[in-house]
Amino acid sequence: MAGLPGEPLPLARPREVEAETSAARAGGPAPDWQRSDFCGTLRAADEGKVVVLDGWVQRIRDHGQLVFLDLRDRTGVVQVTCDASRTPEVHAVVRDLKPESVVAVRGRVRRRAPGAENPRMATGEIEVEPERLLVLAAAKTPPFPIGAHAPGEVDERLRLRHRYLDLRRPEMFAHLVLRHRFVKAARDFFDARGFLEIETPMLTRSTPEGARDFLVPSRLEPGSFYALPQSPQLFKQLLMVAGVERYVQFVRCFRDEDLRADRQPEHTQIDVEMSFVTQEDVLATMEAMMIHALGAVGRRPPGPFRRMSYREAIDRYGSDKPDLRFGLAIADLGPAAAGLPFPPFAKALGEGGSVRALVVPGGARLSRREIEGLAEEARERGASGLVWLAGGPDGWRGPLARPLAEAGDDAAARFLAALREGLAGPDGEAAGGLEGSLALLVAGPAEAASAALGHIRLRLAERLSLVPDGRDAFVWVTDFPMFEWNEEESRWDAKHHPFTAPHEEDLDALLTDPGRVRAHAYDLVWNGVELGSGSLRIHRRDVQERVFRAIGLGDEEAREKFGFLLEAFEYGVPPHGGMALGLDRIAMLVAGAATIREVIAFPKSASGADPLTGAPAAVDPSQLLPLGIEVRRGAPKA
RNA sequence: GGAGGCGUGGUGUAGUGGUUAACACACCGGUCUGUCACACCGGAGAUCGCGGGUUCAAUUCCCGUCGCCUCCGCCA
Repeated sequence: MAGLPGEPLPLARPREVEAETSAARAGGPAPDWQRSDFCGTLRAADEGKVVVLDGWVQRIRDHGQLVFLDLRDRTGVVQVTCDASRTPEVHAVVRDLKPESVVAVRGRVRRRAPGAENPRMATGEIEVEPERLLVLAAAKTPPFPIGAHAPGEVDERLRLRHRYLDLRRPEMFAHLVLRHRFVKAARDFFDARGFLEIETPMLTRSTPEGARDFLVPSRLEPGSFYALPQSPQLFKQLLMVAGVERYVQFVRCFRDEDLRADRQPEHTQIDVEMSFVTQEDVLATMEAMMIHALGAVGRRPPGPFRRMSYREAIDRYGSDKPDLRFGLAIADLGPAAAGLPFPPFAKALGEGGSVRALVVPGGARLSRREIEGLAEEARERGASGLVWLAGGPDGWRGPLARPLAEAGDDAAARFLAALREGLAGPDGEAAGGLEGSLALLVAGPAEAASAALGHIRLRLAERLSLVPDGRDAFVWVTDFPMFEWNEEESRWDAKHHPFTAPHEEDLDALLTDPGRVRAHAYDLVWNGVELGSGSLRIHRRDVQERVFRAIGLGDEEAREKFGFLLEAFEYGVPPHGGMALGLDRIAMLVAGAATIREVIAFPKSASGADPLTGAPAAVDPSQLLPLGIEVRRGAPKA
């Protein structure tokens, strides 16, 4: 997985380099300096071979008359052994070399002396005895350690500032290789199935939906702006109208929002659109692609991927991106909770809400303090409170112990039976008694209770190490709601985007009960991380009009903003749908990296800056003049 | 916009209201023919992020500010 050498490339040596360094060589004809091999691929079978190697000085171990040089290229490291008694010129030069200098070595591969082999090195059976050495470029001492044995984490700002050095580290190079391998496999997959890779504009039009746009001022039309694309959504739909039928693009997308460990202002999507397909066709294609491309980077995801409706994901896992590597589903205690003389339960149920619970096997060993911490987090997530009941050898503990004791026998039994059912989970995976378990209960509106418990569920997984090593869980979350209520604006917004097709059987509710309408929209989730989403698109004019009306978008406004798409649709639009996957997140998960930055060659810091180039930066006023732009100092930040 | 954490030689860390800020690695000089995170001897290197305050005295306590990281808001 490390390197991918192929044949060494022919590389001309500048005459001056030869001339400058020839003094360091013994006389005689200039040797052939064309690279013959890579450092990391030499083996015992190469014994006796005369090789020319290029690379960086990783380390020098100076024993006086004998000096060891570890030479590194992207394939690995090989030891070059310089003996003063055999090649005094090379020995003298090597002693003065600094790490990370670039050198060319010509020499002979030989077996190491018995007992001097290094089994921890791929090239540990052999070494290179140099006859000539060229210093192609001396290096300053790097600002942080580069080699494979670099200790500790280096300040990330420093790494980004010298990213070209950071990327020399084998683990970082491996991330670049991994990304390339994945993309290559994905491309091959799509190509074999008739997809065409087509580029769409980077300079495009700002649209009101979704995230804040990055704007690019127009010089030819001062006062007007292009926007960088948040996604090629409208263009790929136009390509369907154009009869392309199967489109794919590995495309950069831009969003001017705050950054996170898994979010950058520019990221790469694997963007797909298909005509004359059902939702099943899209899911099957993307799933097959993932299995194929992950195979190319050494992963064998368990298939077929699970399916789960949005409703079930929210109800049982309190999230639209459930982490299914472990159980611990949320239980709806329903009427069983009403039997306890505990007023908050009665109140929540009376108001049409519910009582929900996580029943945690072995959770009774959590300290009161830890449980209180979880309760605090639940409140931060909008729960009115979190009560608990721990099953111990001496009976029940916690705020619910007393109500349980005071309930009638029947009511108590019903309640405990409901908890036992919750303990087993939806798949019945964790059967057993309640002793030693911990029930965490939230009463209130169903979604708020689930969301709070969904958060607690992830906390518990961390605290109790519920995720088995090496477990992978993919899940398609389907049937997202078409709309979500926008509290601030007091209106319905499209949850995915307004071109998403509603379920046929929900069409009647579009204008009467928008919250009930399900969409042909789906997400792919890997280990609780959303990889991407997609949908079938509306291709019926009447449906599109009703959706616009549902989100309060008037005819005129719709014309103004999306007129070009609507007009295109009047000339014969095929049924179509697609999806987009976040390449950076996929690479992050495959690499086991903590942030998306680890798998991006030149990422931005959390404040959106690039410590390497200094972007963003002020520009000369003379650049602003033709754009009709003036910078106001002290302008309020957004 | 909000919350939290961090900021000490080149790097990673330790530490303290008081005289000379400690350690490891890296760096520089030296010894060494089998190392591979070589070993050993010696050396240099820090206005303790920046500004202000409290104090006889601040790297340490307080306030502000900047930068980095994480999370919430935002974002598919």
